Amino acid sequence: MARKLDRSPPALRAFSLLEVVARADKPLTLGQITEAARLPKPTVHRMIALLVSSGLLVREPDGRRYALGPRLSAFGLEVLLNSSFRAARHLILQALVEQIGETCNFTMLDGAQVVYLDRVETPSPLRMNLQPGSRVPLHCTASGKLLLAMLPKAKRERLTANLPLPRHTAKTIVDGSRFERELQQIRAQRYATDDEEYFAGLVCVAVPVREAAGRTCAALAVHAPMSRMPLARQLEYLPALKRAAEQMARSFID
Amino acid sequence: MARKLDRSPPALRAFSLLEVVARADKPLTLGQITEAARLPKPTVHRMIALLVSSGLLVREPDGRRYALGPRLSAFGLEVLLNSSFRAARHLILQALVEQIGETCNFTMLDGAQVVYLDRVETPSPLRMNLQPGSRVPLHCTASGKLLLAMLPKAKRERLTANLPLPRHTAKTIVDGSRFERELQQIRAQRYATDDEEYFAGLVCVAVPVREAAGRTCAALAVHAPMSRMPLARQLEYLPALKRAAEQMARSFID
DNA sequence: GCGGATATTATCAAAAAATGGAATGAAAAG
DNA sequence: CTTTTCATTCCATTTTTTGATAATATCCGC
Repeated sequence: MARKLDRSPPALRAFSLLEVVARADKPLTLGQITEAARLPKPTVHRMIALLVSSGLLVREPDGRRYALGPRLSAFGLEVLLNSSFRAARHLILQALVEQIGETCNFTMLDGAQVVYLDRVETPSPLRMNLQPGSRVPLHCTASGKLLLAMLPKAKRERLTANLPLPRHTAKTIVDGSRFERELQQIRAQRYATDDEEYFAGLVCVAVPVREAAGRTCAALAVHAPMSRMPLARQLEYLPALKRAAEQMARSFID
Repeated sequence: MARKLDRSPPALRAFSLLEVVARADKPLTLGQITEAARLPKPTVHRMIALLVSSGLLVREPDGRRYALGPRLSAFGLEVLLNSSFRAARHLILQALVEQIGETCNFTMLDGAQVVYLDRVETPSPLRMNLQPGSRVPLHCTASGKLLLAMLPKAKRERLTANLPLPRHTAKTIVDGSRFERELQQIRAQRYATDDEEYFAGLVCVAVPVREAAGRTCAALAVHAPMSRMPLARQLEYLPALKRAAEQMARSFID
């Protein structure tokens, strides 16, 4: 087996290790990292120890695996919130808002919450005020339910197992099995709605943004006071939303 | 102005530079990065060039500013898509705190100390303030004694052999043989308590988190001011703690 | 407990990279 | 055209890193 050594400066090597761990969908053992990074064992061991000591990685409690650390999570979010990436996506959002006339949001899963990466607000003075970076619950928002529904089964179950379903409005889904059915339906129809489940009078539709591999990595959502645009009217914009979502997906690749 | 130089290995320095650029909401000039990173100018220049050549950063068209590169965008995405383990455990803690009403901690052994992996605090304003990542002694905490007690004999004896037992309160166990008996009892009863042994007025109960093979790899602990919840009342929650510990254990398997 | 994997620590001399003060260059500002 | 500011290059020195090898330790299933 041709063991081609990665010959790059340590700074880059270290980053490659982080990428290896980030790409994996479970925590990795040292051996696995060594193999993926094509570096000698002692070297990787030394580097991993360094990364752990600086909070970028953490050892799993099982003592043999390594996962992303809190410092990396914070970093990842900052990267995605960073304006240089926002630029392209912001334009897509703007065009969408222009067409629909209501506030549109670009969101991702962050832990067990939805985080707003970007948004463009309706010109109308009556509107929700949420800044990029703010978080909302999973169980009573269109984005949240959508992102949860589209997750691979293992991850999804890990999250739903202990997800509290606190009531926010009369229409919030607070029953576990009802929630499961809702997710199932969302998975089937490829979009999610929020029918006044978070704020009374506020309705919302979300569609998935799927990256190359087909994984849903983010969501695009429109929301509006139902007095101005009831759910039925919002659903008419599904094709427009989906088109914008595809453009978004492309913006991840470039 | 004391120009404190950042003296860390290059791998970490490089990452700090990325953090600096990610935190900024506009592209930064080399001078700005230099200042924020507290590093000499040529050093930063060289490193930035390296990061640019590897696609982590890009030069803005204006030629003087640097922004996040596409490789970082992809990385940030992976990081956020990866957070489900941490999130799932956090949810378990949250549910537990909701039930008990007092701060709960998820801890493991790190060398001869206990390290906090995660915690959810009581809503009550009177509470200990400890961040995830902080460390506490083994001999006077419920988690510490528990993790020690459940260790395989060989390892345990190696640790206890040279473990100092400094006094923290009147109730701290400072006698070696008394400590041995305590560990023995903990092993028998499968949980540990801290009855004001670390901080006067603070009591604590810990149960083991055991992975598939039955090995104890982490601990789940509740703590509270004894004025609000004396040990006896905390012990009533043992079943709840054990249930949560089992869920934690399940988060290791897949 | 036993044996085969895996992980950690140690060694160490060669090789590579980082270092940072100073000098130089380039570009914007006045 | 001069000044100022910032970016880039130079380079001799110092510091890390490197990675083959190997000894230990630890873990796993049996």
